This record gives sequence, structure tokens and C-alpha cells, in this order.
Amino acid sequence: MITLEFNEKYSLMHTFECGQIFRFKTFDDGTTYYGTLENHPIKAYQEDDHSIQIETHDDKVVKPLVNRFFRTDDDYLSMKKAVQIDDLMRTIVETTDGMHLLLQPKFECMIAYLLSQCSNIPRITSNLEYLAENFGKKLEFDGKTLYTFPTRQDLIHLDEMDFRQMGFGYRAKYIDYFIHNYPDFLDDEVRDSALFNKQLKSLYGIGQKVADCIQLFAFGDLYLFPVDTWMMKFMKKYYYRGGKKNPVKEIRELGQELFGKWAGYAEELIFFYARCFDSTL
DNA sequence: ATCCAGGCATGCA
DNA sequence: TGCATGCCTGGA
Repeated sequence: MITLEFNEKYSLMHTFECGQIFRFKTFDDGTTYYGTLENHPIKAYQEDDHSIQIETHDDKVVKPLVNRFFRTDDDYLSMKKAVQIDDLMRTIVETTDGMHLLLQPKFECMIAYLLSQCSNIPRITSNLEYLAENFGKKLEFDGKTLYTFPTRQDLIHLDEMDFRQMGFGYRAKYIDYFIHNYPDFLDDEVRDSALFNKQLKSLYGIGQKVADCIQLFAFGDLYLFPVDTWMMKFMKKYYYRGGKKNPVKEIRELGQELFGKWAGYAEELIFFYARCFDSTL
């Protein structure tokens, strides 16, 4: 048993349901979630508002992984203060209270966001689960059957046609290309954030939005403000006052101006709120 | 049924 | 640099 304690509220449900991650599942309406990290089974349980408990098969090995994954070192209270720039943002912070960003395993995260374009959460989830169930490792844990996400080596024998048959559609060629042309820069010890963003965008199938999501969710660059259709609708309605038809670039920059180094947190709080709590969008 | 999703590459001004 | 178009496919 591993206990993670926080000064602030930590909501497992908000964290796993906000839309940043796809393959953690609850069977009890949001108190307990099951998933995997690397080759380890993870059961996460909401103990109280400020602490969660993790069960796995090897606490000693998994402890550093969950600390990293659940971002236990984030200065969440400073983030909340910084992001509450007006009444609307105060409402959003209150509504989504306890939602934390995660630091996701990078290979799975990259596949997930390559699959995300013109798709939706249920479909992305089922695409990822198909990969896990067919090419990952099966783990029995706490009465549940869990599947690890496959490594690149586990998928290297597959090609575009295989991925098309899995229902990936035109995204199949991006997955195929990524797996067979895995770039060295992803494993560089030292990263320059701006350069890294360009390097990601140079990959086949990765544009500004997917690059920002990968860099935010799997590499932890919290200042990024990914702009998808939800963010466009939200920002046009509440903050963006330009007149351009397709102001993705300006809205991305506006997000960074408004929320600074916490723009990534702001984006995810807004995304969750826009999708689940604002019926006018 | 047509239309559109959590975008991107491509071709063209 | 900016904009239009096609892309797989499942769900409304």
C-alpha cells in the first residue's frame, strides 16, 4: 500500500475523467480506478479529499513511478491562485476542484494523441484498449484483468493495413510511420522546450495541437496551451476578441498570456469544464 | 440519412 | 503565411 498525501484537494475522479488519459477505469462510479504503469498493475483509491492510496504488486518499485505519474510535487495551490483571473475562472477552478494533471508514459501518450484527431474519447479509448488487449501483457490483479500498454517492440511487426483493420482509419499511417521511424530526440536527456515542440511537429501526423498535448501530458511542459475545437469554442465565447476566422495560433498565445507558466493546467481545467459543465458551448 | 468529430498533410495563392 | 480540401469511420 502506497499513500499519497496532498496539501490541496486531490480528486481521482476529476483527474481521470477530465479527458487527459484514456485507459484508467472505474467499476464503482469514481472512487477506485484501475490501470497500468509500465508492467505494473495500479489500483488507485480515493481515501479522503487530500489523500489517495495505491495498491500494486511491488510498492518499492512502483512508488517512484506513481509519484511521478500523479505529479505529487506540483504546487497546486499556487496554480489555483494564478489561474483564477476572474469570476469565470474562479467558477471553473471550483467546479473542477482537485483535478490534477498526470505525467503519462510517453509511448502510450503519443499513440493516444496520434489517434485523437477527429475522434472522440470512447473511440480513442477502444483503439488503445484493442492494442493493450492484443499486444500488451495480461495482468490479473485484485480480481480484475488488466493489460499493460504494448512497447514499440511489441508493435514493430504491424503495418498500416493492420492498423486500418483495427479501425484506426486514416490515422493508421501515422501510427505505422511513428513506430517504424521512432525519433532519437524523444529520449534525449536534455531538452530545449521550444526546439522539442518543433521536433515533435516535424513528425508525420503531428501538428501543433497534438505536439502540445504530448509535450504537456507526457513531458510535463506546463506552460503549453493546446487548442482544440473545445478550446476554440470556449475562448471565442469568453476571452478571444479578435476577428479572424481561424485564430488557433492567436488563441494558443492568448492562453499563455493569460495563464503564464500554468497555462497547461488552465487548459485542462477549461477543457473539462467546457465539455462536461458548460451546456452553452 | 447526411454530417461532423479532441487535426493534419497537401496543394495553392 | 494563410486558407481550402480530402481523409477513415462511428455515432447522431
